[in-house]
Amino acid sequence: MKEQLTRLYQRLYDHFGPQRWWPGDTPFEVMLGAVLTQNTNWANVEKAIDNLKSAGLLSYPRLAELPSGLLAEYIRPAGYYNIKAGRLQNLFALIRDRYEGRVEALLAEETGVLRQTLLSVKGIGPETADSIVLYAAGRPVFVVDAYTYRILLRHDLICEEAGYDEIQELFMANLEPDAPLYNEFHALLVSTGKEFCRKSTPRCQGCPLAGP
DNA sequence: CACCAGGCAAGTA
DNA sequence: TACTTGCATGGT
Repeated sequence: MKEQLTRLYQRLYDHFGPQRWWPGDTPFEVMLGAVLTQNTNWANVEKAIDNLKSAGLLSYPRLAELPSGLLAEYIRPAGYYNIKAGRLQNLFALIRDRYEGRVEALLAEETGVLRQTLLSVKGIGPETADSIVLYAAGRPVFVVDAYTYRILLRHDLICEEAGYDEIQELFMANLEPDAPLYNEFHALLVSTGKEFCRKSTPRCQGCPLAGP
């Protein structure tokens, strides 16, 4: 399995080249994007983030001071805006109540603690938590998403019933703990998914993974 | 028009 | 425990 994952990575990298993720300038912006992109096209998330950026609200605690109704209006293009406004405020409350309002203090926690702490926030599940741990804190934790599942399934590397933790373990048990590698690998899987492995695409037509 | 997008939590039985 | 449903905009 180690060989297959390594070969998979090589093929994707050769085809797509470096991805330079996460698309965001600061750890705070990464955390924001991680919540906003839940089941949502990234183009819509960008509109939401641009709204906040234009209003000069793309920082903590500026954003945390916004009433939830107003926050919801700014992030409206990202969809589920009422739900997501609440989820963001849950995250802001964690930073305020347990980290003296310092984002860096939260991100400085030991990796396992950081992940569990994020998971304790209502509205942050495994993918959102791991995205923050990897892309905002730079720790070697593999991010699993719908594309990862679909691609691995279609190439018979996992079974249909495979869950998040199981898939994550597949990568982490077979690859060295390497944040830049995990960063690039996940980003490449998303690029591959967008182009070749959408839900409605029954087979990966023209997929760079095809062949021996 | 239908379908989908870088999930998650709450409700039901 | 194991399904199902709600949340919502914007692009194809």
